[in-house]
Amino acid sequence: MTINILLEKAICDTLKALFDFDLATSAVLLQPTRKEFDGSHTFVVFPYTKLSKVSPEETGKIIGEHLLQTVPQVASYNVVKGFLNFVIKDSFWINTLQDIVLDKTFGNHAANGQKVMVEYSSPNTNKPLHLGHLRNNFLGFSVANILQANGYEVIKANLVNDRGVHICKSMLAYQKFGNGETPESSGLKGDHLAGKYYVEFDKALKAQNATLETAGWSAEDIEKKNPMLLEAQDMLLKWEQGDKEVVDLWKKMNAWVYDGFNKTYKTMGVSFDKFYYESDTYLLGKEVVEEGLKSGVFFKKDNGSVWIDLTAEGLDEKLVLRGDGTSVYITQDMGTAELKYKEFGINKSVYVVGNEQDYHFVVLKHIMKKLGRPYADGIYHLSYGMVDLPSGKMKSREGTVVDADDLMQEMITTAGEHTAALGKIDDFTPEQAQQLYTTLGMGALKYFLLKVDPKKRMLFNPQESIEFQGHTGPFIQYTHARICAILRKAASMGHQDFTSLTFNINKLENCEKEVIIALSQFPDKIKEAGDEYAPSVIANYIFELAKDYNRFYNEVSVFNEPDQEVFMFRIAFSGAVASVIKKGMLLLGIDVPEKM
RNA sequence: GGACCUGUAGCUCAAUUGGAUAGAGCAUCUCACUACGGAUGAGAAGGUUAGGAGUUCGACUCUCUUCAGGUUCACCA
Repeated sequence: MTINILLEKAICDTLKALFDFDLATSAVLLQPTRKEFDGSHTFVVFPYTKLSKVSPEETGKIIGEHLLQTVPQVASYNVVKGFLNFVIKDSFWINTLQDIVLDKTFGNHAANGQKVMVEYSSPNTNKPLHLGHLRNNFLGFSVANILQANGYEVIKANLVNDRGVHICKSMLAYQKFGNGETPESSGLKGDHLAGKYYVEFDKALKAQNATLETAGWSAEDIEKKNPMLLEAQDMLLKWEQGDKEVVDLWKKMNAWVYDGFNKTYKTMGVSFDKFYYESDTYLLGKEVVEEGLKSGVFFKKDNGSVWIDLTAEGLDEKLVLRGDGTSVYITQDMGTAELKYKEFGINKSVYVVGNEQDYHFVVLKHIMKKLGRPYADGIYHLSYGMVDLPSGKMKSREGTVVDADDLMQEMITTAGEHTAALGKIDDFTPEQAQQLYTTLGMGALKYFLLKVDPKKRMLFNPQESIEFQGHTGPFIQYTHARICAILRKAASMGHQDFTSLTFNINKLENCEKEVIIALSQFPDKIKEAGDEYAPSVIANYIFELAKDYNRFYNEVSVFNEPDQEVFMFRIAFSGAVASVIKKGMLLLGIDVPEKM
């Protein structure tokens, strides 16, 4: 039983004993004590002054005194205004650390028998990945890890957007201007090659529009009847009819793109268990529409189009099938949701998709609910804000993006320069050094993107935003490496295994107690991060832990400690911190080095 | 115009879900090591939480309103 549960229960018992008041343990408001006050747990007594009929201070004293008498772990209490602070005995915290050292899976929660699918990444195959995709991929991968640590069985899925008129645009431009260029002949990564022609298309289209304008075309005609645009649409039609030439080109270019994506994913450190391709799923969902028509969830308009009325939910009428019987975006998503459920029997389905689709997912969830789907309540849109640049919005059509490959390479290079200048890894082989630079550069980038609340849009300044000091990934990685240095030295002295060690000490330094308190919160933080789909909870927690440890590091010495028992305790203690830092960072998809 | 999201220190972000004097990092200024790793630690300074009203013991948090920025309201995906 954790100290929180123990205290909560004791408080309920106390309220019952003193005031004959019944309170559920879950309703007890227990919070961490602020650092400037003495104690570790705080109970807010304001709501109970009505029961005690005395001042908040008096109420706190009465409750505090009762707990002091009945709970052996409580060393003392103090009351400030209406805040009752408990000081827990050092012996309790020493035992807590002992438990943490022994628990190999500390932080993880037991399997809960639930299955969740996390769909993320979902790239278009007409252009390379950019900064926005990095946020998406890091979020998705991390949330999948966090849910797994919470006891879910997790399936990571990638729904590849490999068809549509935008894909045809790159294909068409390649056909017109490509001259048989290949990744090999151009030296370009496959996805970058496709992206090059997507930009080419846009340029050519704009040039043609200008010509048409001078030729006296109306704006509307230019918009809708531009020959190049019509050609692209015609190409899509041919693709749907299975035209061999078009399909072959599509296959060839997509293969290039996938080859490029795989390299990018590898550098990102993300992976998937299941790929869906829109070319396979874009016709799905029509049976669902049929079913909905029969059950009266949908209705048909005169021109044959099918709709759902969501005005009662405060939304609009929404089209689910065109008049000509073809699908729209939501039709497809309905079908895909159904497919995912049939294939995996998932209880929850998380969609990591940008916030410009907030409305779409609200509608999707409503529709599935109205259709009575058992998985409808489990649909969760993990919506995240755009990543802005100082120069404004990124536009992939115009090529004004921060390319994911370029950015990652730049981070790795910068990390390398930084590390080399410090000269601490002179004994590394070139391969080891390169590996380390990747760990550090990617650590900085991932941490920067994950420490922020997903739904907030964020500003990315390439020059200033990425730091290696302060509230950053490398700061945490550094703390870990520093502890590893201690552990190495201890190991060389013959101290390696602490699982059989009993801590024979009875007093803790304040800085030690703070670290143990922080450590003990790890399981709760994992739960909170899972409940809220928020890697930022873990990111900020690990930073606090690292900071607390660094204070300990500066205040007390490990190897100069004369008392052998205390010395051994501090090594085991440091090892536990390193272990939690490592686990926490891995939940974010960030590796931690032992030397840097 | 309707709906939704965001607004906190010069900058980038927190705030345990309604709790104590709103906290960190960067930048600025002061300090601390013959040490176990200075990619560190301690301190100073920096705030009318966009503005206003309300709810109550108590509001960055909830309600209303004004302002600013963004997203979305396609028989596009």
